[in-house]
Amino acid sequence: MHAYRTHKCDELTKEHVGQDVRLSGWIHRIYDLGGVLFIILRDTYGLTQCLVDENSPLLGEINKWRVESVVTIDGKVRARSADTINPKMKTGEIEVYIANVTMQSAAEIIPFQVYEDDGAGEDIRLRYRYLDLRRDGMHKKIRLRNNVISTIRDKMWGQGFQEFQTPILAASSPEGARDYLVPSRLHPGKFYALPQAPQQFKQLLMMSGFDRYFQIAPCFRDEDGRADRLAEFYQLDVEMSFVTQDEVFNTVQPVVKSLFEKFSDFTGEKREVIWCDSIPFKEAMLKYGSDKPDLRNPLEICDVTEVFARDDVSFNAFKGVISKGGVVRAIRAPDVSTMPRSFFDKLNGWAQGEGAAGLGYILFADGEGKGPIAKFVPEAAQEQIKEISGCKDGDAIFFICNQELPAAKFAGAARDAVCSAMDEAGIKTRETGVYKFCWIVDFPMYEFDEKAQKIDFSHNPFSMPQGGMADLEEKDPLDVYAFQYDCVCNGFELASGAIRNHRPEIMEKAFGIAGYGKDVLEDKFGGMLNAMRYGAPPHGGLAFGIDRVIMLLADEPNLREVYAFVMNGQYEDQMMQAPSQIDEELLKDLHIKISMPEKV
RNA sequence: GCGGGUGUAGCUCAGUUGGUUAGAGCGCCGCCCUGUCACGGCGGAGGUCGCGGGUUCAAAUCCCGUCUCUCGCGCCA
Repeated sequence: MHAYRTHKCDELTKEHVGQDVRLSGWIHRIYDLGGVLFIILRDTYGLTQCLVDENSPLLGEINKWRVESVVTIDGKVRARSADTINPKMKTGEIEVYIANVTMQSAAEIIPFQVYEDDGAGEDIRLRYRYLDLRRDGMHKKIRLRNNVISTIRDKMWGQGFQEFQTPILAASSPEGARDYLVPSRLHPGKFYALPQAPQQFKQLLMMSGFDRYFQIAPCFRDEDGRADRLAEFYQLDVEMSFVTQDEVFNTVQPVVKSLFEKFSDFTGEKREVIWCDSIPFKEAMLKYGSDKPDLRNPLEICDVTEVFARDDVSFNAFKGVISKGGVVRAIRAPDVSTMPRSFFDKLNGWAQGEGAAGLGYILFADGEGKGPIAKFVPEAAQEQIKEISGCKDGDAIFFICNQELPAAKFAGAARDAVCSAMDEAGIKTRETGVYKFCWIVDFPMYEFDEKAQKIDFSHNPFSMPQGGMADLEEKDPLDVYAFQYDCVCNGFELASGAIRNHRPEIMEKAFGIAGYGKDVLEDKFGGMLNAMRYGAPPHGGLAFGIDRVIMLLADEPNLREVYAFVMNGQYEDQMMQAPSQIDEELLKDLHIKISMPEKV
């Protein structure tokens, strides 16, 4: 007989009745009824009920065992009597009468329960992650992750891509997020950087003549955390040669769509996968107030600046902002005019909590406009608002006034808040049970950096400007678009990518416009720039945040739920103690001295 | 760096206008129990009320400071 098991904990059925079997696993639950004692034994496959009764000399020993101990049980499979069959268990028709037991590893008292989700806080779950991971829900999510990654590999190879590996000890890049640095012992005073993404390496692979690259790539960024951000995370990194933007979409979209369709019933509810039309960045910012709109929310934003600029409108709070170049954005909320005053007060309170003066609105009911600011907007102007926004009797419209970018962003947040408020008030507004995808396209190449008072890249500096060199030379830089795109799903940015700039002279020009001289370009990106000078194919690609994909499929609110081992929001690992202080000797080897910040 | 929330038993939480012995469920320990599968019954142990200071006859409760975790802003090409 095998040393540990003849069967797994989900295998035994009526067909095995009478057989001598050996099972190993964790003690899931113990029911001690005095003269009879049940042990529910668990492995990753399932549960099996084992028992002893007072005829067994083992009863006195087993009743001292604690849950989560690992044991090996020998016994005979018995059919359960009709009245003791448990239809909720796969093995519920049988039980194992224990003949012999071996305690493999006794468990101390556990800090939280494994058999149920007892609501233990995240900090303690992470500190005892190996216990947390034993729970059924976590087991399922980690297996989902593994299955998603396996499926991605299958589908990408199926599309003619090959999987590459790129350096982890890489060079620091001046753009983007802060780098995690690794000191070099052999080169005192010098550092490697962990890659924020294998961006340059994958482009270099294209220049090396490999046509289709992908990688499940670890990425590292030293910025503050969020529910959907981690210090280290994984991307499905993709790059292709001799392709247009549409070809990238047409190649990747079926992979992602079928991936989601394959796993979209993970939560038990089958979700629809809908790929919506692409949205230009500018339109997304106007209509949704975000470059990652949640298209399940049907509310749209419109611009009503011209209405509040009219001479017959006397709402001075907005007029003052408009005169300084500001805009007024509006969100139509259908069929809310019968909502109680508290509905609007709550949204107003939300806006104030966000740092705004409030959230002005007009109600259209009984053929007239009502609400606090309606009296400043005469009927003709109200008609114009209706025309622009599509408002009709019974609707309300909310207003946001500010300079263009903050107005767009705040309108986006308000669009979400209004939608949630309507859902809470019982007016079902946000769609559920669906993954709504779209591509956001036509990102601007540059933006005006208010802080530095200069023009800078708005996204990826390696993107190809849509008009090539001609656009860079002739157009206002702020009017130049890039072949740059994001893939958005349910309000999350799942992927970002671009057709790259493979022409060194265009690259020089592009960086020049952003104020970076040739010397800076050579210094920071000399390796790749040189590669471009020896024959670079037109190429492009993108990178999907795999963790976010899994988070959406698992319907979890944060990324930590879909990683086996993960750091907390402060990017600390309380289980393994990272980061930690390092021995003086080790630092000496690296020629590093710690200079702590002064505490005030 | 900033803002919101949070912190009471091993875990999840309750705790009134400040009031004398800080509670509950689960878990743990002991005893009882032959059909449980959220077993049941009786009994018990377990607390620096995050930490420090202050107000008060009296503080889990009020005030000040500080720390933790968490959500968001900044940041994340």
